[in-house]
Amino acid sequence: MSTQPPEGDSEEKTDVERRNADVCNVVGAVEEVGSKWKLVILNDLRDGEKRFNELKRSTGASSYTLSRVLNDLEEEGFIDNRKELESPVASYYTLTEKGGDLCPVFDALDEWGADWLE
Amino acid sequence: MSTQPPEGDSEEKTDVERRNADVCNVVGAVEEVGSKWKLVILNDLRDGEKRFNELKRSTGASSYTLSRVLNDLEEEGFIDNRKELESPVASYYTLTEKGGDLCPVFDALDEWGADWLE
DNA sequence: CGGCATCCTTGGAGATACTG
DNA sequence: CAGTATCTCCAAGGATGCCG
Repeated sequence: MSTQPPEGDSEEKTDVERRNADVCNVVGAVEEVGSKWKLVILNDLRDGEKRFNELKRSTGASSYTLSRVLNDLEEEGFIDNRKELESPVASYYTLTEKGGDLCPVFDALDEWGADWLE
Repeated sequence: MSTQPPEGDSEEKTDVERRNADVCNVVGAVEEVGSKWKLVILNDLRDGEKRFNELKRSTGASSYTLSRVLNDLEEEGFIDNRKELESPVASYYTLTEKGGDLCPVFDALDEWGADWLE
């Protein structure tokens, strides 16, 4: 909710951005999920539900970064967060439909990487 | 080559190891083209050959940023640069095969954007 | 275990000005 | 037109510490 420190959202669209949006929405998509950590985390959640420290280990993100990006992703509707407040608190993250619909993007990236990264 | 997890691997691997192998391509791809301007410019070049100021207008990048990203992209083999040194000098940029192979990624992003950005 | 607060470093990127 | 050179600003993100 209160993500004040590193928040720099600008809702205003420039003419250029609007014009590009008319042509295609690649730019819009890039603006929303075009950051490294968002992509890495979302891609990681394709396997299914994961917990905070699990994501921390598998992505290599710091607690701070992971926490912030997860909050952003949740606010933007890419992931859901289920919390269990019992003894050792547990927090589980899953992809929403919006997030899951990015799978074709990851598949395409994966395929491209298979051809050009080895 | 199929990029699906190599099933039938009875060897014991940790989740992290399996995940890293599994995810490596996506992460690697994100590391290479995961920045906003790279994606925007490459996507813009899908239309075909474009000149410097043309890209500047259509992407909205500053001369400085555009120049640097174009240099990077050329060094990394994503684009080609053809120069005409006649009267008004002209510089044309096109996608290489490596860059063009990213089209499925842009298509996937475009499709996702069509569903979730409006 | 999950995750927020603080400090601090780096580089991404805009504005501006200048060359060939 | 096609860049390059600075200067500058700010967000991203690592490290560390603390707390429920």
